[in-house]
Amino acid sequence: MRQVSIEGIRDFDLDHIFDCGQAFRWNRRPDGSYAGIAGRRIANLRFDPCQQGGRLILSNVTDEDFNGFWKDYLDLGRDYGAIKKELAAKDPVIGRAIGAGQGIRLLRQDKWETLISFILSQNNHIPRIKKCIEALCCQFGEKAGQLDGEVYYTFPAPETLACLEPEDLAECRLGYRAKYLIGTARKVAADGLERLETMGAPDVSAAEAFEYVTSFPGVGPKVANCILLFSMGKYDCFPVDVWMKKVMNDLYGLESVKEISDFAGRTYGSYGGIAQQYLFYYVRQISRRQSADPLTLENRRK
DNA sequence: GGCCAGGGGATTA
DNA sequence: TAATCCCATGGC
Repeated sequence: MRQVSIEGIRDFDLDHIFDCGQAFRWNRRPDGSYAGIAGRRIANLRFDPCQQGGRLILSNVTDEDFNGFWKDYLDLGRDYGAIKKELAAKDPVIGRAIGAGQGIRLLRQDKWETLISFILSQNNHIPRIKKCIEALCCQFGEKAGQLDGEVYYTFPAPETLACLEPEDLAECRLGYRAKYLIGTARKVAADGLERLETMGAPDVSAAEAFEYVTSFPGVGPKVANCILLFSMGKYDCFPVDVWMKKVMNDLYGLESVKEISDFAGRTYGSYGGIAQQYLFYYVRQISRRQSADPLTLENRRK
């Protein structure tokens, strides 16, 4: 099997990257590697950590694929060590969250796929979001190939979903989100996918991109910020969901979404979105530990 | 601005 | 088994 091996990668951890809620089409294998699909590219990623920077092994990937796609997708060109230092210097509290998810990287994902995926994410559990998306791809995507005996499907195109009616999506069990998906697909198809793509350009401000993506049905402020952060490189976006409300209340005593957003903008600055990912991973890790082991000290104190 | 329905399943009580 | 919750939005 063709594979690429890259040495000396720091600030990188597959569990942190794929379990921080930014991507829904990657799955952990028993050996700790992750298998998934991006566009039409199917890959297995393995990482051996080491003091001087670990080794990343990408299977089913050519050198050309790596340089032309995966390097950028995995955001390997960015110095997360420097960002973490900057965040920790600005705020003493976030250090704990950074420590928990020290290997997080923000993937540079497809804009259309991210738009639809986060419409489906609303008021939903991550395991079920993944099921919804897989069902959608399986039913309406194209067969992209196979890896380790598993068949992978592409994310369906805007024109494909634009032709559907809610009853066509019944098997995907999207619930009330089905009508948002169709409405958004129709608007993307009508506007032209290029219009969405241009929102990722560096000279397009987060405010302008926010205004455009919130014009789609089913996209409010939370979903819009996720799209901007996970697919358009707007790192100052700070999506506020129920988990963020919880962690910002626990760590800083903040209550409302506005309070949290204002504080984030003021405190974390242009890397608010990256701070948000450390915080999200941190609060979910605590929550999972407590439900797994309800007699820990930090839980008994309540 | 606050309230509540929308679907459905995962998680918790 | 029942109740609650979930990376929210839109309409009233």
